[in-house]
Amino acid sequence: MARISSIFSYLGRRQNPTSAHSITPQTRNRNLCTDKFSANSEDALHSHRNPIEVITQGRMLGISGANAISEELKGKPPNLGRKLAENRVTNASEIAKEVWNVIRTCPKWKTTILSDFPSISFTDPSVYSEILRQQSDLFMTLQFYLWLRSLDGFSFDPILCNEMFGRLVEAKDVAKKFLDDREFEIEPWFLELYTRSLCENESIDQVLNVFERLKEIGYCGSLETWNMALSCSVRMGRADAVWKLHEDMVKYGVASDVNTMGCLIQAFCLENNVSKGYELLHQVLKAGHVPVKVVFDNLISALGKNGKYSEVSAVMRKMIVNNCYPDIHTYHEVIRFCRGEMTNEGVRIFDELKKRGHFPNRVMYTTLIDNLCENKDVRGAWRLWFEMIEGGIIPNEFTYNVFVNGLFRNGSVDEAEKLHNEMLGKGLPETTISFNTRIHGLCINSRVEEARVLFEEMNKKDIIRDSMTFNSMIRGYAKQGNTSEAMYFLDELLKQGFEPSSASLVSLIETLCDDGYVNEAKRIWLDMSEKGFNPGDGALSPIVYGLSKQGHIAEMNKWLQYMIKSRVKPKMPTFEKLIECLCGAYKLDDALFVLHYMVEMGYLLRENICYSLVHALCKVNSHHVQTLLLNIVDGTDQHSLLNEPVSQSEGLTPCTDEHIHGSPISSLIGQSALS
DNA sequence: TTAGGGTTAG
Repeated sequence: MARISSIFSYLGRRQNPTSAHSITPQTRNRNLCTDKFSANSEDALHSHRNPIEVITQGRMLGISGANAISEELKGKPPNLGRKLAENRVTNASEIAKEVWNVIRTCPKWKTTILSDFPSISFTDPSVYSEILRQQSDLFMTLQFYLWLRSLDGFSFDPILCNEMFGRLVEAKDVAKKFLDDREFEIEPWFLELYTRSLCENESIDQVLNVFERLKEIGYCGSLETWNMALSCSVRMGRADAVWKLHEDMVKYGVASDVNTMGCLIQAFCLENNVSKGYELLHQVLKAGHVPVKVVFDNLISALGKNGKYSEVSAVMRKMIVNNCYPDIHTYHEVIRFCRGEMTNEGVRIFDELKKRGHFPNRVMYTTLIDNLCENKDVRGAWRLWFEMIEGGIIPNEFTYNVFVNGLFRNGSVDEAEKLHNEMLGKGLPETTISFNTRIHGLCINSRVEEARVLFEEMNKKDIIRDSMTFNSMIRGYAKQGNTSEAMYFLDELLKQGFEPSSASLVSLIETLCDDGYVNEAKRIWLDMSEKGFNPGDGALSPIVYGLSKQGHIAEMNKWLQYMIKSRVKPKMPTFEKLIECLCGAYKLDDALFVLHYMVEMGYLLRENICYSLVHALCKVNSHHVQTLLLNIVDGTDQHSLLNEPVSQSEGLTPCTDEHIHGSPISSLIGQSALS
C-alpha cells in the first residue's frame, strides 16, 4: 500500500512533519518485530487449544505424560524424579492431579501445599511444567503461577513464560493479570498480539494502556496494529482515542495509509466536525486512494445529521466515480436522516430503489415506518407494514416496537396494544423497552393508571425497570395533576439510584406551582440542583410566576434575577403573566422592573400588557412610575440590568431547503450497484 | 459476502 504522507499537511496541529519521514530506531524495531509478528500471530490468534497444552508442546517438546517426564529427569536429582525412580509413584500426571485436587479443594492451599507434598521440588521447571500442563482452568493456572513466583529459588524459563502468555491472550482477564505483574517481562510482539486481540473485543481503554506499555519499552507496532486500534476507537465512538493514537503514530514515524485516513475521517464525523471529514476525504481521493465503503457511509450519515444534503449527494457521486458503489447500507443512512419535513424525500428514495429492482430489507422498513409515524402519517406506515409482510419480511422486536410507539404517539392506543399482543403471539419476548414504550404511550394518552398496572407487571415478570420507566410514570402523573403520585415515583426513582430527567422534573414543578405548592416546587428544584441533577430551564418560569401569584415579590425578583444571570431566557408568556399579575396587585414598581427585563431581551410590548399597565397607572396615578415606563418603552433608560444581554440568534443555525427539492440523491440510485 | 445498519423519555 502506497503511503499518503502528503495528506499529513492537511491535518495541521495533529501532525509532526519532521518525524514522518525520519527512520528512528523504533521504526527499525517495528520492522523487525513485524516479521516476527506475522510469522506467529495468526497461529496464536486462531488457536483454540488448551493454552497450557500448547505451551508444553512448544518448550517442553517431546514431553507428553509421565514416561516422558521420567525420561527427561534421568540423571537429574529432583524429588519427583527420585520418587519415580524409587517406584513410589508410577505416574507423574497422577501427582499433578493430586496437586490440583489440593488447590481446588483447600482454600488455604498456599500455606499447606509444601507440607502436603514434602518430597516434590516445585521450583524444578520439569515438575511445574508437568503440573501446569494438567490444568485447563486459566485462573487456577495463574494462581499457581503467582504462587510459584513467590518461592525461593524459582526461575521461570522466559521462553516458556512468554509462550504461556501468548496462549493466555485468548483469556483477556488472565492476560491482564500477567501484564499487571510488572516484573514479568513480556516479549513486545506478544503485547502487540494482545493488543490486536483487545481491538477485536472493543476494549479501547485497555488497548491504549498496552500502547503506553509498548511506548515505555520503545517498541512500535506494525501499521496494521495501529490501524486496528484506530478502527476499534472509531467503533467505540472514541474520537479522543483516535487522536491520541494518531499523535503517537506520527511520533514513531509510522506513515499512514488509506485505512488510517479513513479512521481520521470517521473521527472528525464523531466530533461532528463534518466539514473537516469531508475535506479530508477529498484530499485522500485526490491523492489517488479510495477508503473502504464504511468511511463513505459514516460520512454520509454525519453530513445528513448536520443537514448538509448537497454534500451527501457529492459524497455519493465520489463513491460511484471511484467504483465504490452505494448499497442498501448507504441508502439506509440516507433514509435515516430523511425525517420530519424530509420524510417524503425518504419515501421517494425508497420507492426509487424498489422501482429499480432492489429489495429493501427489514431495517429499511423499520426506519421508514418510524419516520412516517413521527411525521403523523400512520396510514403510510400501515401501507409499508403490509407491503413488508407481503414481501416475506417478518417483523421483529425492533419493527414491532417502532410501530407500537408510533401508534401510541398518534393516539391509536387500541391499535398499539393490539399490535403488541400480536408480537407476543409470535413468541417475541417482552423487554424493558417494550414495557417503556407502552408505559410512556399510555401516559401521553392520559391513561396513567393503566401504565401503573404495567409498571407493577414488570416487577411480577422480573423485567428490569430503568430510569425511563420511572421518569415516564413521574411525568404521567404530573401531567394529570396528581402531584402526590408523581412525588412518590420521584422518590422511588431516587431510591433506585436513577437520575430524574429534566422533562419529568419540569412537569412535576409545573403541576406543583399550578396547585399553589410553590414552596414544595422550590424545594424540589433546590434539592435536585444540590444532588447534581438539572431540573431544566423550563422549571424556573413556573416558580417565578407561582411566587408572583402568591405575592412573594422579593422572592420572585430573586428567582427572576437568578434566571437571567444563568442566561435562561424566560418565554414571552412568562413575562406577560408576571406583569399582569403584578399590575393586578398594583405593584407597579415591580411590574416595571419585569418589563425592563422583557424589553431588554428583545420582546415587544403587546397590547394586552399595555392595557394592564395603563389600567394600573390610572388607578395609582404616579408621575414617577409614568416617567419610568416612558423611559423603558423609548429605550432611553441607560441603566442596564444585564451585563451580557442574551442574543436571540445565538447558537441558531438557519437550515435551508434548497437541496431538498429536485431529489439529487434518488437520481443517483440508477448508478449504484445494489444487488 | 469480510469494519456497520433499525427500537422506548425530550
